[in-house]
Amino acid sequence: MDVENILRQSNLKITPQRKTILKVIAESDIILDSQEIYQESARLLPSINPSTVYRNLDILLQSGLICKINTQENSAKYRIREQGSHHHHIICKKCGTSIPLDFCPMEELDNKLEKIGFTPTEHRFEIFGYCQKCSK
Amino acid sequence: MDVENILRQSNLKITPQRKTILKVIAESDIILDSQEIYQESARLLPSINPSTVYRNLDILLQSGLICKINTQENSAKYRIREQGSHHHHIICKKCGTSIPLDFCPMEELDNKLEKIGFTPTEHRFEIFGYCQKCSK
DNA sequence: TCCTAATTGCAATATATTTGCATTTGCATT
DNA sequence: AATGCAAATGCAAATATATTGCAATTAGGA
Repeated sequence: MDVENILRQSNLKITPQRKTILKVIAESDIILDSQEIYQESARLLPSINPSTVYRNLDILLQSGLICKINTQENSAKYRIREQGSHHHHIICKKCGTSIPLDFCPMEELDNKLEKIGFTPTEHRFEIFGYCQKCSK
Repeated sequence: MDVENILRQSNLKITPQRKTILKVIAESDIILDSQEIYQESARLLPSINPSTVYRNLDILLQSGLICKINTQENSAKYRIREQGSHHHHIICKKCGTSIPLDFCPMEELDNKLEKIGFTPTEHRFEIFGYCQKCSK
């Protein structure tokens, strides 16, 4: 699906700026910070402004179209959030409910592992505890 | 062991500022950002300067005495790094080596889980792959 | 085509962090 | 104990990152 329809599905107004920003994030193989998103967007749409990028990153985040990733650097990074994409689970020990969690610790570890020469192939991450209902 | 000896062991010069900063981090139950570390240090040592805090955070990080934690907020957070403290493992599938990793994804998830009313009690995080030797 | 709320650009502001430089200080060595 | 010097500090300025107010523009439904 193209960015225009993705935005429409999320009930977001379609503007050239917003389309460009989402396109830049969606088509990147790597996670990008706001500067990089701005620069690449400006290449495609020179009139675009940094504030517009920041504001749209917030909106796209709210709408669940992108993810914010925490890294050791002091600028936030973003990537596209596709349905069915990689995620982990929070599991309730009482009722067994499995809540999907759209977060993967590997994203912020890749650099660190590369430095020590480790090539990760698989990983496992699960959280156990009590869900809202069961912890009452 | 007191902060003074910890610093000595790491071959770091002992200054009132450095001692105070490490003490503040070591005695906190929660992770702190640079502002909080500065404010609490300034309470104990009013003459201390923010640059000194930043510079020492870098040095303590280099020396492995503290850890930097990635969070959603746009300020970095820190905590003390004690030997034997909570950690996870990277495991080589060929030679079986288990490399300790001083990183826990839960630290940055606590807020998120609290928001959805989930009370975590346990978690599991393991990385599998090939270590430097075995990936050649 | 018209209307309105949402969006944008721009400049100003806020917040977080780094850096240059003169001064001070820890500490090894005399 | 006195000395020397690299390391550390304080301060101000610079840089990086992100947010906000406001007037002008624009998307998209009526």
